[in-house]
Amino acid sequence: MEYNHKEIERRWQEYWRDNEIYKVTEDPSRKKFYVLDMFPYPSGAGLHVGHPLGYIASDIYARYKRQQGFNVLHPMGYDAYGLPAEQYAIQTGQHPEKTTSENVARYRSQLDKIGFSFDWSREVRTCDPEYYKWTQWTFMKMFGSYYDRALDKAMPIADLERHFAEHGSEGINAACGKELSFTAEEWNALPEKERAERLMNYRIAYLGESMVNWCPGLGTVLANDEVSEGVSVRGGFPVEQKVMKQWCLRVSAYAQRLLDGLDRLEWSDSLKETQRNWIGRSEGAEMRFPVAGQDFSLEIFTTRADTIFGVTFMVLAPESKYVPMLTSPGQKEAVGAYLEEVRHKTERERQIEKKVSGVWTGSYAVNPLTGQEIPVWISDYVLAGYGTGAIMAVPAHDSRDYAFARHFNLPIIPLIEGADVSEESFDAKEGKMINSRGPVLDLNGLEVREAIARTKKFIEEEDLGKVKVNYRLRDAIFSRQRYWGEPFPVYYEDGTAKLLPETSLPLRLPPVASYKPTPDGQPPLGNAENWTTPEGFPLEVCTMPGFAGSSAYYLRYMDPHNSEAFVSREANEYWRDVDLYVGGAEHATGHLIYSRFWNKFLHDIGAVAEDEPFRKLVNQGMIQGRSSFVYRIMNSNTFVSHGLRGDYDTTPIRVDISLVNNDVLDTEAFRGWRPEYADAEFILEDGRYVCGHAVEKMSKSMYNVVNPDDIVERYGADTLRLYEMFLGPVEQSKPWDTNGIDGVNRFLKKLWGLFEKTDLESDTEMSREESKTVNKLIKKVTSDIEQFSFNTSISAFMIAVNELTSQKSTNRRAMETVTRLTAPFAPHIAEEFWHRLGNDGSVADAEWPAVDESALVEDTVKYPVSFNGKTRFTIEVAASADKAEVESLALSNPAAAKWLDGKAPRKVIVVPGRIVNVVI
RNA sequence: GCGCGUGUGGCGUAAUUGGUAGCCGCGCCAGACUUAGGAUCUGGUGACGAGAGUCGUGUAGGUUCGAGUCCUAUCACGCGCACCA
Repeated sequence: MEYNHKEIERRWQEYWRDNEIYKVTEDPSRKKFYVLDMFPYPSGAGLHVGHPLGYIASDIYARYKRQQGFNVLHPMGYDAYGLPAEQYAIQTGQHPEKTTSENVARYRSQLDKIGFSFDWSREVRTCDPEYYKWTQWTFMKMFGSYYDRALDKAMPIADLERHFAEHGSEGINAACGKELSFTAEEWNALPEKERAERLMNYRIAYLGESMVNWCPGLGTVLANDEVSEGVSVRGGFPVEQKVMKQWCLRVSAYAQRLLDGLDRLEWSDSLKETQRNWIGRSEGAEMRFPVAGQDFSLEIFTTRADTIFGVTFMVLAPESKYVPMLTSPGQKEAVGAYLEEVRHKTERERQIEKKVSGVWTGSYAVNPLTGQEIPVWISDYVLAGYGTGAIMAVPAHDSRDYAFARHFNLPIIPLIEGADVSEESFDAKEGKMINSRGPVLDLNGLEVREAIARTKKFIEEEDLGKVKVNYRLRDAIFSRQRYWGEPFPVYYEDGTAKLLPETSLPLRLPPVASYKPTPDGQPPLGNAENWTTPEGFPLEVCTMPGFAGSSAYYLRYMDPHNSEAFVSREANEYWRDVDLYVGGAEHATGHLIYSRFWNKFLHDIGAVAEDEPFRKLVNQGMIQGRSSFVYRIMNSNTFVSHGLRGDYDTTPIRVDISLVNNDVLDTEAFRGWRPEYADAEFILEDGRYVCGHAVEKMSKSMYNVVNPDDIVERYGADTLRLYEMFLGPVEQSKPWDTNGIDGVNRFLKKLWGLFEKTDLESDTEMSREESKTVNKLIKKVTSDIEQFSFNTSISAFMIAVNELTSQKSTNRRAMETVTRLTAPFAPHIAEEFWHRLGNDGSVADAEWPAVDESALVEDTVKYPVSFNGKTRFTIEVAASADKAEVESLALSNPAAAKWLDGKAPRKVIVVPGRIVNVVI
């Protein structure tokens, strides 16, 4: 009988569904293993072959772990809030919920065809009220917490309030927007509204005024990772800078823990490095420069405390709070004009221009080490959001300061021996200090490193400032002026934000007449009727961003139907964390940071057991498209084959890849593709029309999208699964190329043929040869799966099947073992074999075979014999032979004489089981 | 600019982790069965050479009995961050 993938796959997919084969329950008597995929956003375009790559890899691993006896949690769900469904709603008036559930249904049917072992009873959707109830709940907990730096964890805000009432701000070490200082008496005398405002300064979810990426095209603010080169990642609309009152999450409070946690994770070095980069820890000093003629100081942050003797001016960010304090009456007009100019520039324009600009404030600061007066300038190359928004400029040793100094003719003092600063600054942190002797501190002759340490110590001792660590990581903006997202459980009373009672959760997303902003510029929820509390207080009209629902979905899978808690203590203590997480590296600075933050917060408040959510992470590569081209001869309707196109003047034209097989064009189908090609003529090579190709992003407009459904239809899910893995290492990006799929399909047919020859009636021992083949396979496949190297394990299968075929094997036991090994990779065909072999239950529960090492022991060992490193011949030696015997057999071999050339060897190296090398 | 990563046949890749470079697959060549092949099976396939053999893992050095693997320099490509003081 032929291998009929359609019938086999339909039969076993039904069997798995009807018998709930992949449903899992908590079972404390068994060890757990949690395998997770990044859940998809169900877009209207459906799945293309790139999406399942990671899912197939994780499915293989999940099935393997299950066969090893682990209780495996392997769920799937949908990241259902997203801009495309909302844009579609704005255009058509169709509720995004409807669009989303249609897309979900399509995704589900596509996924089902590939034969994944997902437990669909645990499916979550972020837009489901039973799910987003807990997103809102977490927000409430964040609103009700502050970050205690001394305890290094989130604590209830009520503790802080109590402290304020008893001791004022004295002794508080909490993460906050700005440092506040007040006494208990002052606090107790404050009106409630004022107290609420001060508490807001400490909450982990807080309402803050911040500079945001405002996208007028989308009518919402965007996170930094949603903006690229000044335009929105989705839609490509221009983005501008704007100050707005927004909900924010105090992610920055967790910067150090997010950094430290990386060391304990099995993630790729490059991904960890990307996160370290994003967190951007830098150690330096915060120093005070007294302002000449005033009674306050300018605070600056620097990592180069050693360069203090080279400070020739100071620079403030245009948005700095110091600007109004330092602008002299004479410079007021100039400063005002500059600020106006900067305000109208978007971040993009500032970046593109890269033009040096700035203005003098009219004030001077005093260098605390030299007493020298130095001018204070304003320039947009200093960022308000980093450090203190003010710097000490050392043009000799900082390229930005250098450019500024050159432009405005400010002095440049070199501080490092041998540094030539006539053309450019010397930024490297190496060399011996010069010109660095003052009345109270002498750095001359020290190495830069020593000088930094020396200065820091001096600053602390003399109380000129303090040693400080700064992070690049900013707080996450948590408001979106959109409809399709989680509503905030927040209302406003007299302009003060307050939480709804927990019992009102979930706060459901209301219907709206229009998905566009209201005429007066309010977000779409402003269109909702009765969007108030029962008492009539207005509810928040912003919604939460996409990452709100995706930050903790892995926890909900543990206990998806619990209406009392996000996840029960029992379920959480059993499943704990994700053992293997598979997904794209593009989430490195978004989802993977937010999730870790979110989890750490939940850990702090005692809601989850583990501090880090994803123990091991594998980033699958991207599958690119492989576009095909035909070559039309200029001014004709004649197309020339790829290899012959050099003889003509041609234009390449993209052709739909469904008309192309192994780079050969189906010319008839091409004529029928477009009316203008109906009478196309072809110049063939070797009787065929060969297309050219290029690797590009997989997209509709390039006619290179491959739908997995088509592959499944033609070759079957098992072939698709094997082929996606066979393409190369999972982590690597590669173009989709169907040219090799026949080889993989051929392997399955051979496997099928091998099974058909198997003698199902007998139960004899395997021959020595069969046993060797089978055990070699077990060993190789087991170690490959552990290392996530699936392409090599598929090669091993091909070798084994070829060997068994040439051994004319009909042995039932051999086939039975091969079936167990095949199950994670090609579950449908394995299930078919499993049942034909007479087993009950699913092959998914078939025990993973162990290696019989004795089958792999060889009687003899072949040694390549090398002379001075070049292999000359091979000897076969009894496996029991020791080094000396191997050596003497090698040297006494007749072939050795030729290479020894009458000389005695200087040295002979024998590596047992490997090689003999004779040094002459 | 800074950081990370990758360079192996015509192509995708592999190499027991320092021990016979090129496994497996595609493609190609030859053959078998065929009226036919976008089917199946068998054999061959890094380059040069008639051959013995020589060369060969981006390039140039180094360490080693032995290097695709380790070290140094350099080039190319890819990714990430980017006025972060």
